[in-house]
Amino acid sequence: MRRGLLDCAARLAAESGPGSVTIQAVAQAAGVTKGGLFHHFPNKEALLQGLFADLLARLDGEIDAFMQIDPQPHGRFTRAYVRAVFADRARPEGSLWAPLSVTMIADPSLRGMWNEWLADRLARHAETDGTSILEMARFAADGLWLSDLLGGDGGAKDALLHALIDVTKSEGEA
Amino acid sequence: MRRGLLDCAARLAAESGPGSVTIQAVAQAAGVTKGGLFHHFPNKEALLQGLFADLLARLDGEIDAFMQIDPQPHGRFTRAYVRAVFADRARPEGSLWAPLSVTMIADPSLRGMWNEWLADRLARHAETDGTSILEMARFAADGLWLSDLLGGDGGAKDALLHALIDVTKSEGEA
DNA sequence: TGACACATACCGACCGTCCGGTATGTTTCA
DNA sequence: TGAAACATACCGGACGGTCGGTATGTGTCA
Repeated sequence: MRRGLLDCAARLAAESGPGSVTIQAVAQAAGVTKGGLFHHFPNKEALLQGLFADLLARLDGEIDAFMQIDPQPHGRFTRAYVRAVFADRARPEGSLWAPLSVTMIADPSLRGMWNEWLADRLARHAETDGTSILEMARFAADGLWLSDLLGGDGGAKDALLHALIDVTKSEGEA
Repeated sequence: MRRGLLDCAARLAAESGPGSVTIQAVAQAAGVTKGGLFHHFPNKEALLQGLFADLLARLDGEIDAFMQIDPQPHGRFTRAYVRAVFADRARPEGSLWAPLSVTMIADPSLRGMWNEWLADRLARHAETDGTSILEMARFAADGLWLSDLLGGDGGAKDALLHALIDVTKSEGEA
């Protein structure tokens, strides 16, 4: 049931925008009443945190998968991060992140989850991904993601992807 | 009066977050009642659009100023864009964009204004700022800006700024 | 010059809606 | 029979927006 509620909330966010993720709507979509929902989540924040935790876990796994098939140590995490962003935007059903992210940006507790996740991974890969160049590449991926979120041109970004991956492979400076 | 309302709305957003920009709060801050506010703005969207248009004009001017003191044609707009982002985040009173942007990301009409502004400037500087490398640099600036918005580490980013400016000066590929 | 018509700027009360949350039943099942 | 898993009914509050009304000009014309 808990799973069902989270799935319905995710579907709702994806289909009707972040504003439509209300307690009532989620409950109804899951075939439950509000009372039922509040039995599983103490409040709305907990539900959003559950949603976001799912998404973070997914991203975590995806990045790990990309890292495992990458032979070069230097910039391994950054490359995986960039590839995950591009993989997400290429999804035919639309980005999984888009709707929730709008909520995330506005909600301090979700922002905290994101910052913790990122800080943790950066600490784990400080040896291989600590340079400014790599930071730039990750920021560029974030920027692209933001552009998609804002409805930017949406043109082909193959050249950008290659430029980013290229940049992560030069071990030039500290 | 119209100006006063916009200024109060901006101040309110900067001081108490984007969620605090309600019709009543803005009216009260400006020493006016809701009825008075609605005399100057037909609805809330118009007020937000007015706010955002101000901000875009400001950014426009700042970028033009940066461009005028830049001797090298190639990547001139991108460098100015990057510098404007860094200048904004260095502001002691906090970023002008931060609070409004959260609203912008959620509001389709404001997103449209941003997209139009960007598309226009990109078209005007297609000759000098059309390469993938420069696009990457701009995206990286956006990513940094987003990171600030999310409350990222906030460490010194001097190295990143230099790396970005450096990258815009290499006229390597198309 | 003074009276009338009219527009602008603003007030303040009110409405409908929606949302998160609570308090209290009712069913189901071990 | 008793606790978990729900349903039902309701509350309080905020928010965007509307509406009738008022005070203060401002132009017009006799």
